[in-house]
Parts: sequence; C-alpha cells; structure tokens
Amino acid sequence: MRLNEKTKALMANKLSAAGLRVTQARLALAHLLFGQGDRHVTADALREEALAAGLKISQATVYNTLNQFHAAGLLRQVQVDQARSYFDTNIDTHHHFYVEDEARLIDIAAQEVDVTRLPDSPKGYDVDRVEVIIRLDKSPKA
Amino acid sequence: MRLNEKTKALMANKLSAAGLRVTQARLALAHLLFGQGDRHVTADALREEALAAGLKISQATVYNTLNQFHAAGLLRQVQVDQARSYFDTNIDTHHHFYVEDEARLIDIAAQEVDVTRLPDSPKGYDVDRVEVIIRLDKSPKA
DNA sequence: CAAATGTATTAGAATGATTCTAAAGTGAAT
DNA sequence: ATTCACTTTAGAATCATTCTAATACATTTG
Ligand SMILES: [Mn+2]
Ligand SMILES: [Mn+2]
Ligand SMILES: [Zn+2]
Ligand SMILES: [Zn+2]
Repeated sequence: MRLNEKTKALMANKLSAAGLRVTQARLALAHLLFGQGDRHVTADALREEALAAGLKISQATVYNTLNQFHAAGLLRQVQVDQARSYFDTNIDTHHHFYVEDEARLIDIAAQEVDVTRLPDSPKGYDVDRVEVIIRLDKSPKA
Repeated sequence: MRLNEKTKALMANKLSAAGLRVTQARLALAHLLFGQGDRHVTADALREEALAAGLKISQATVYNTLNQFHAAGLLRQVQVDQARSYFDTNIDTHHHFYVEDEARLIDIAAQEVDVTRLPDSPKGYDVDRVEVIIRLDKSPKA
C-alpha cells in the first residue's frame, strides 16, 4: 500500500465518520485540505490548488464540498475579511492573528491566550464560541 | 435654534474635525448614524433608514459615506458575518456578542472582558487591535 | 455676487464571491 | 446489470460592494 493510498484510506474514513459519502471529489479535496498540517484556505485558493494538482473539479464542487465539510464539523469557517471566507482545518478551540496586508491567518493555540473574564450572555442565549482575533500591522521601518 | 439644528451643528463640527467637507448627504447620514446612541448598521439598513426618513440618497453615496467615515475614524467596521459588513458608531475599544440567528451585534464594554495574556506578535508585525467576539446561540427550550 | 475649481453625488454598469438550477454522472444497494 | 439517491457540473443568477463618467454642489477667487 503506497503512502498515497494510505492517506486516501484515512480520508475515506474521515468522510465516512462524518456521515459523508466517499466520492472522488471529496477524497481529493480532503487530501489537499487534511493531508498537510493545519491550514486556512479560501475557496478560490483551494480551487487553484486542485487544478494545479491536475484534478478536474468545478468551482461549484469546491464550494459545495467546503460547505459540507463545514456543516459536518470537519472545517471551521473564519470570518476576518470583508471579501472572502476562510476555511480552517484546525477545528480545535484556538485563536488567530490576522495580517490584513497579506490576507493571512496565523493560528494561536488556545493556551496562548487567557480570557479570564467574560460578561454574562443575554437572557435566552448561550455562548457558542469565543473568538479572539488579533489584527496585525507591519511594523514601521526603523 | 431648534434641536434639529443643534444636532446638525454638532454633526457639521464632527465632519469638519475629521477633515471631511460638510455636505448635505454627509450631514443627513451623520445625523442618522450618530444622533442616537451607539449602533451597528449595515449599508443596506442605513439606506432604508435614509429612505424612510424621506432623504434622497443613492446607494453609492451610502457606501461612499460609510467608507469615508470609516477611513476618517468616525466608524469602525466589524466583520462577523460572511454576507455583510457592519459599521459600528462606537469607536472606543470594546467587544461584541454576535447573535448569528438574528444577525445582530451587541456591544460589550472593554472592562467587561479580561484578556490577561496574549502571545507575542510575529517578528515584524505589531498589534493593531484585539477583537473578542462571543458568538451566541438561542438557548434550547426548557 | 458670479465665475471657476475641485469635490461629492448619482444612476447604472461592473465586479467578485457565493449560491442556484437542472441536467448528466457516480456510488451503493438490490 | 438496474435502480435510486446522491453528487458533480456548467453556466446562470444573486447579492454586496465598487466603479464609471456625467451632473450637482461647496468653496474659493476675482
Ligand atoms: Mn452552535
Ligand atoms: Mn492600523
Ligand atoms: Zn486557525
Ligand atoms: Zn460595537
């Protein structure tokens, strides 16, 4: 069993476990998304990666798949930029730096941030998630 | 001097202080934006408010004005929803609850949240702003 | 105050990300 | 192999936002 096949098996498993049918498009995109370390991708960036890898996948499928993976809990959606959505392969609780100039997200492990006090939620609402976003500027030249 | 005129004078002052020319459209929108307490508005919501108030203001002007006010530091832009931008009339440091189901932002005063530890910024970058967003769900029925 | 000048405003077109449609393809079950 | 539900797709549609280039307005100048 080649390495590639091994990864495919892992991905197939991941999809099944998430209640998603194992299809070629999903396998291929899962491979791109989850085969490397944690990543933050836009739909378009993933599309280009897929094309560069010689995959024949439509834009609609990229969007469908990202949305399905998100709905299935395999991806988290991060909203920091007015223009695009980012999909985050790291679904554990964590936070982000966002470099506006470069439209780039950087993970911050949960234990790197201490939020030691939060207000009570309004009556009738529960906390779904606490996000800390640290927006970064380039340092001025010395 | 009527109350309306008094507010207008204040708004004119605010615009001038921000280096913006005092024009009818800007005065009218500033009046809607800053005449009441702190608010979070979308471009479209402001447009509708303007129309309901009998103002004759184009969509382009609403967008132009919001962007100019933002650039001038009179508004803060809040990015919590994939679909739309929110403009926040509260430019002091503060945080937000976001009720996804209702697409509604609620202010959290800075002193209601304690962020007691943050990671160092990557080399070459400085912190522009730390945002805490608490996403809320409706509580399940008892 | 009237003309001149630089901004502002506007209708409508353009853009770009995302979603939708409805037709053809594929996976799983029989 | 046949069926049936689900998936993929090209292209159209949608929607927020931006752009264009023409007209209106605010401010300065004479
Ligand atoms: Mn939830
Ligand atoms: Mn800055
Ligand atoms: Zn992340
Ligand atoms: Zn606010």
